[in-house]
Amino acid sequence: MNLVEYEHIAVEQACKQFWNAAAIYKTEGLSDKPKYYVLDMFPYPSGAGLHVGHPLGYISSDIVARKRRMEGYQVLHPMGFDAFGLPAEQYAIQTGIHPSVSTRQNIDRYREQLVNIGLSYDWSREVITCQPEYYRWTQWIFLQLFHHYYDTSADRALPISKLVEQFEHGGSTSVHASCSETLQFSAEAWNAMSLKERDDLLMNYRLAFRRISHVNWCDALGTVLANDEIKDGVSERGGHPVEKRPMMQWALRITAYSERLLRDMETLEWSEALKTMQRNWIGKSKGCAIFFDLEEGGDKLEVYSTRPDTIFGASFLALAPEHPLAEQLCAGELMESLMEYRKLANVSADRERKNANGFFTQKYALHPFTNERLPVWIAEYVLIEYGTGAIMGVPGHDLRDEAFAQKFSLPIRKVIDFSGYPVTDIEQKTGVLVNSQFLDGLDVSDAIDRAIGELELAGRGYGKTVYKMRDANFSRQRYWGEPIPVIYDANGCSIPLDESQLPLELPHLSNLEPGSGGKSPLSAAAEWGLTPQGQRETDTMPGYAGSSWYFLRYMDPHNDQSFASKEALSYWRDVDLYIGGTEHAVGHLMYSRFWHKFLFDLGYVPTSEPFRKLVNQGMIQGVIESVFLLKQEGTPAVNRFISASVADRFPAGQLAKIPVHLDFVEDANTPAAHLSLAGLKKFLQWRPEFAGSHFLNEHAEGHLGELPPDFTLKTHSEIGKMSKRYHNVVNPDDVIREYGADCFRMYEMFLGPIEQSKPWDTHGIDGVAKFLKKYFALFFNEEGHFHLVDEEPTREELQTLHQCIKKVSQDIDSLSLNTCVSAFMICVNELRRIQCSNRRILLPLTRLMAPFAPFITEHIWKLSGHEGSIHLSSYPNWDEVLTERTEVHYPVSINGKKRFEWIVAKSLGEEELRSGVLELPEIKKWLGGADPKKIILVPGRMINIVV
RNA sequence: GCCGAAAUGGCGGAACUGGUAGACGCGCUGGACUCAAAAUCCAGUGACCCUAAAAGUCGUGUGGGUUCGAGUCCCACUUUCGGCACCA
Repeated sequence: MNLVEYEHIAVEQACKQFWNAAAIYKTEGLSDKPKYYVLDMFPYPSGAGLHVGHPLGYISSDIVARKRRMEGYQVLHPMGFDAFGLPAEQYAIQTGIHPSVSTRQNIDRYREQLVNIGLSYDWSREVITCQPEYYRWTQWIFLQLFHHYYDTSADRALPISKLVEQFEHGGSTSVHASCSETLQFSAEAWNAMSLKERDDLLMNYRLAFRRISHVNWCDALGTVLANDEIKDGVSERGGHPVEKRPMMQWALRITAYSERLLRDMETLEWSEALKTMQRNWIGKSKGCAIFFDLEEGGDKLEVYSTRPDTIFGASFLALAPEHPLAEQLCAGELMESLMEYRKLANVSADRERKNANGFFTQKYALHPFTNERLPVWIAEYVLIEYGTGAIMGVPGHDLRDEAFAQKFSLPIRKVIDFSGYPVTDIEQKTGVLVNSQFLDGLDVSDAIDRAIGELELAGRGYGKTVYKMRDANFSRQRYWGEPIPVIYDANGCSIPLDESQLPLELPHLSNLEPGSGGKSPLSAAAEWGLTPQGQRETDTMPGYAGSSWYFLRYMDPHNDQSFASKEALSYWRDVDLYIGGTEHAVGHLMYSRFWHKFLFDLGYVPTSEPFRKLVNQGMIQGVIESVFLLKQEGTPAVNRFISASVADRFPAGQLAKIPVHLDFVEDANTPAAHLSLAGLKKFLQWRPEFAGSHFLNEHAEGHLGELPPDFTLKTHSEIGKMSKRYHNVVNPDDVIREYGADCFRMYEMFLGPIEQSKPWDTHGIDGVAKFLKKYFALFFNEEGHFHLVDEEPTREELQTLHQCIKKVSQDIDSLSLNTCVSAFMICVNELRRIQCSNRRILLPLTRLMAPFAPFITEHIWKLSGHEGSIHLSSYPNWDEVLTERTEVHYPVSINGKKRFEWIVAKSLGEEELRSGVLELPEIKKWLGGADPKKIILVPGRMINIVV
């Protein structure tokens, strides 16, 4: 078999050159062919390069793209880079290497790795977000958002000029617009406003607008932190204090689109799990606003509740410490406590504010129906961000209110009778109302409607739907991002740049340290920042700006008249298949849908949703091998490493787990995983700070020189993330060099279903390597010459081939790519067994395999005398008749338990089967003379005899 | 805490709408080739019972249920992994 070796390195080199020179993956312009758009999620080019986990999705989408191409579709299968981002900026601060330089290097490295895997991208369409030709249009979309508002009666975005017209003629009265707060003013008032006042007022409506946001500010680092950069109230880096700080920030009014983002999800072919995640993020809840009069008069207190049915169970009201009315209520001696609570609320992250802490304001509100005096409290667990920042406390039917009431001895009233319903907890939404006047006897859902109706009738409230989703912060105090194309004049009015002034290029800066007072590093670019009209905005756009519309740019990547031409947009429309990881499940997908809907409202794109079908790929995990280091108290004379085999002799708290480089470990990921003396030596060279350490196992202890030659230190194995920090990263380049790209691709697919996470184990790759060798050997005779016979194939050969075509075609369409590889193995094993060298069998098989193994199949295609590329040939079809077997294997069961396999001709009828089966000696034995009660026969499937 | 997904040999996994559990591959065992090894090829490989074969028994996280028949459907639970988190 081994006469001719497949030289993967030379073949892959030649193929890459050929594909490149013939531009076979170039997507032609618009055509009459049906289109198919296969997209991978935009990678951020990190300095570490790709590891074997990344390409899982890329290979899957590439297989689909190649199949569609061979099926005659016009395929768009592009790749590019999300190139702005914090890591490059931090790297620059550490090393002095400018982000533009490191980013370019990282991109080149990524591209080379992707090309090596044989992915069929049209690189002429590459998109890189940090290039001015691209971010010009990111800035352009931002300006469109700035110039539009969301009209709630038209249910779409409209130009802000329309809104201004309405203000001029009727003030705010006839306006239906999404806004930050509901404002009331007359046309006269509007017309009398200064430019600055109008500018401020319009910010209440614009889809891109400025507002004061509370951000996590870390004074020591001089920067704003993300939620996940904070641990236990202090910064993860350095452990410095973090506080909430109000800052003027740009934001996008994504909340205007909440309902459409929710509703349109119904039409998408996304997994239910993913849709649920997005639904939870949007978090729609129906409830109502209720006004409570304060006993002392003055402003009403507005609370929001999703359980207005429990209004007769309310025994107190509670406000967030930050609530604007709190100051008024706490005027005097309580002010000090209020300020303390505000401070407390300020430092603790929202997620930590769950304690039943608070104080009584000494003031009372009046119940809208009973006029009962309800005490008003300030409570830590009430958040200003949600609803109205005030709640009615119903301790009988809300667990947090219950805890609060118990702590402060407030009355707890039950107003729902749960008897007759399975009780889970007091918050459940079933039961019958009691002690509730006009609600008595109603069940919960009717009572909610009735309560809202009565409140509206009494002018004491109104039905209101709220969404958990918040408007998205759009300002970043960073250098490496798109500049925001806005200038502020002397009065502080915002002046958007004109389209003709785009792109607003990012100036070159060498010092990227944060500016003073929470400003972006760009504030140091004085010359750039100062314009005749005023001072430029120095904040930049966040990471998600560039990635929210990149999929549109691929349709027409070099257009300098618009972000993409109308023709290209109407031909390509939307993404047919989008593959990527769950880490983007909420953020990126939500923002992209929002931008897309906005562009749809403006008539720029033909679809209201960008991604028709979406598949989340699982993670490829790595093996983490660690050694145990015994923590020494005081000043340790010597470090002691403990074999995992004796680790249980020491208290777990005394052992530190140190990840060790996977290459040093023998029998990794088995119970026998260990470091031999040679491994220990490598370990000490790698971590010289442990030189002279002692190693201890069940037999011996000592430093390296003292240990017996057969000494082994057992390591601790677990499955986890593949990451630099665990020293377990497997680089695809290394695998490809040893086994070839085809083998790498097929093995990644063979590992398991695409959506599932699974561990990488390089050992298993041998099976795929053997398979490819066997496949290759089919084309060579015993003398080692390429040899195919051109004659009528046998029925057996045809059946083997057509069964494989059917299985693989169907499984690619359902993205079950692991079973495709099995099908190829079965087919090749079978063809080998029957010594097939038939051209009419082996070449269709080769075309079938081309999407999986693009290199070796191209090579065979050339050897068999073809001029063009196999990837531009046609995809094979199957003949159903040829896939069928001529006989049926019936499992015969007695009482559902299989006892015998009966092979009969397919032509046999049902009656013949029924009578025939009882005549079988094997069955007679089981019947023991008795008559069967029943025979269940599923034609072509099975026979079951009930006795 | 809430939401979602999953659990099948030593390992990765297969099994379409309930119908032969363990396809395919890794690993392991034995054999062939070889002076020997590697590579390659052939055979075996869920557990139990048995000298062996045949036959049998048990087996898809746990406990129940529906059904002629359950990995697949229903109920309860356990564990693991993801996501979100005081959403009033």
